[in-house]
Amino acid sequence: MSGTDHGRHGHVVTMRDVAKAAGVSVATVSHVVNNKPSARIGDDARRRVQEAVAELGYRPNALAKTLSQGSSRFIGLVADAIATTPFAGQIIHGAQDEAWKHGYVLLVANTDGNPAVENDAITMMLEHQVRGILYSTWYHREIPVPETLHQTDAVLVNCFADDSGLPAVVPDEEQGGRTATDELLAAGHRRIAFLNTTTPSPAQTGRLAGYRAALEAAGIAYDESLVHLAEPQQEGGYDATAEVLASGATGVFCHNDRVAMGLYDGLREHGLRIPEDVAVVGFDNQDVIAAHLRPPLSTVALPHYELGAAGVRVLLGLEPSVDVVRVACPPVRRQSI
Amino acid sequence: MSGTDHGRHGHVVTMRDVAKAAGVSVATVSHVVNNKPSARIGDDARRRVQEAVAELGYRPNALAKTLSQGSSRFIGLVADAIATTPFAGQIIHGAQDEAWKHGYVLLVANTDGNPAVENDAITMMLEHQVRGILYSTWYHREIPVPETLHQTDAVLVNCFADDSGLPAVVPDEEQGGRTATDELLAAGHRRIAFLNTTTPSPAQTGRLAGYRAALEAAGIAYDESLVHLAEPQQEGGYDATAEVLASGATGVFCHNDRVAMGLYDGLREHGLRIPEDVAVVGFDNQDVIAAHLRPPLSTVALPHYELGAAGVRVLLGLEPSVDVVRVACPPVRRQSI
DNA sequence: CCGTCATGGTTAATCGGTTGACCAAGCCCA
DNA sequence: TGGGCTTGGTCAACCGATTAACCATGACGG
Repeated sequence: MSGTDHGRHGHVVTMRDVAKAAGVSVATVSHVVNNKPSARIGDDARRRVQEAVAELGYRPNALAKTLSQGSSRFIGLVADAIATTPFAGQIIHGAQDEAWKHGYVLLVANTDGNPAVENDAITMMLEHQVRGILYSTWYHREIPVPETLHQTDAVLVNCFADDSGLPAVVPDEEQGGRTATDELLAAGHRRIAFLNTTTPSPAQTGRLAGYRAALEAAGIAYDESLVHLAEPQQEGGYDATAEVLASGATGVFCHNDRVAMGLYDGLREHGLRIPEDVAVVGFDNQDVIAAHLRPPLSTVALPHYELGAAGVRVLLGLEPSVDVVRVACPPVRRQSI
Repeated sequence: MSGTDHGRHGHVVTMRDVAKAAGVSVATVSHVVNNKPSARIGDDARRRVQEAVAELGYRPNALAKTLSQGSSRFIGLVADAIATTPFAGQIIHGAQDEAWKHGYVLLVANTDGNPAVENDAITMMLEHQVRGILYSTWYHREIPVPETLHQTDAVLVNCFADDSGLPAVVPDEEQGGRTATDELLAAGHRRIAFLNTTTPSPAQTGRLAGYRAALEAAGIAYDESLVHLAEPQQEGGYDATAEVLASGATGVFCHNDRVAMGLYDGLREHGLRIPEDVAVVGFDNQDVIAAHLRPPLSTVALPHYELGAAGVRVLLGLEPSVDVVRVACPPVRRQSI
């Protein structure tokens, strides 16, 4: 006996080889390998098969299996920008973990938002008989659905398309906005500025709505002069500093962490301390930024991991199906409040 | 004629259906679909098949194809931390683009560095008959190679294992260190501090070697008092400020962008301007940080995208094969020098 | 007028498994 | 002693392709 020879060289071990080695038919091997309760296999034969499997280092061919049973174990994930931020990575991570949990494997494709590439990617996934496709974007927005996507089960992740008939899984921007505001409120702030983004988006309107809802719930009148618009980058936050200060706010809810980062710089130049003079809360929980600012930034997390995970649950029909699933954005408390 | 009925419902169109519709055998369909030059197909039959394909919305089953020709078009990518940083995303992106270019599809798995999960992931990939596996880590380091990995072709990406026999693709730390230092040198600095990391790693030794090499090439004696150790985070950079200043440096090469970010804060507290009083160069090119600091940070990029792409090239044997491929770290010029 | 050669396609085996239908042997009991 | 049931396993069709080998048919040359 030459011992177990796994290894990449020579003939790949198939079920036939195992059958021959164990002195049984391939059907029997199939039965014991898959532990089919329907089939009656004697202890002796079962043992011989198992030994042969171990001895030969047999590994089932998942593709052949898929072919014969008709159902595949692939889930496709097409993303518009895998590499731009850690966000897409988190979606992939969540989707992969959840898919794995249900015996599925993730096929990923990056499209850079190019519609042609997008269609190629989807086509390729269809050819690989995916169980369904997760179509994701790196920031929450409305999208035009690629034609091809309708040819299989699909779920939109971090994006949506009304009337497309496709279920969507998105972050709950309004609840997030409320949460951010509540954090400031809880610390005793009454004059809270909101540095919203200039770009129209679900985030823009949702977070504003949340901000207003939180104030209202706290019995504070909405004061238009407290909400300012800023480009959603560091520069925007920095540039808005004076304006924010002029409105007399003691706490600022920034549309995202990058804006908060800019505001930090601005505040510092004005000789103000965070959180003693002005409290700041961000949004997104972009780790590299938020956790490492001075002081570390309190913020609200965008639940990308959960978005990906929920996406596969919806795809597999494991989630009570509604048109759009909103995933909560939890607060992340650090030292800026 | 009911028109083209693509769509996810009803029977999936197979080659048999097309054959029947076109009045030919499946073999003929296969020949025209794959444009086999070896087979002689008449214009008429060819046309009928193409029409039937279009009419029925036929799509080849990639899995069946793989099974019959024995070669698969999958490449597996196992990563230890997809979501932690944008880095892993960039590796995935590069690998995916390159794989795609050669007709391959990427299968990804995240393992969180857990060896058990790692083995499961690799096993699953082997069962799916991957052409080979890319094993990647999110920061450059030496790793123990999982047993299972030897059962197929594998390439280590952003990590290495001497004597494992596996080819590795890693960033060229030394060249990167030289580049960073050269940037400062080119701006006229002669007293250049190096804020190295406290953690032993290829980055630690490689970048230091590069720093020394650059100085030597410029005819500047190596001065030990100019190299300081700092925790590789924002805090480390901040805490090292006084020490750096005390050594009289006019330019600082920081081990990474986060350290530079901390140094920025420290320098600012000392009332010093960047780059007028002190020039700073980072490493990693972590976009969210580097591009948005005030002033934007000049740095050296870690070529993650290229690492992933080179990984699949090596795997597919498209790259002149050497034990370890070192990918250059290019400078990214912004305003901190 | 027949043998030969293109031309155009078909047949059937194969890839690695799965699974419903079928069969042989042994046992039990009337 | 023979009919029926259980136990243990085999047979063979099938999943959706690919591909080597083979077979008509018609044209053409001698």
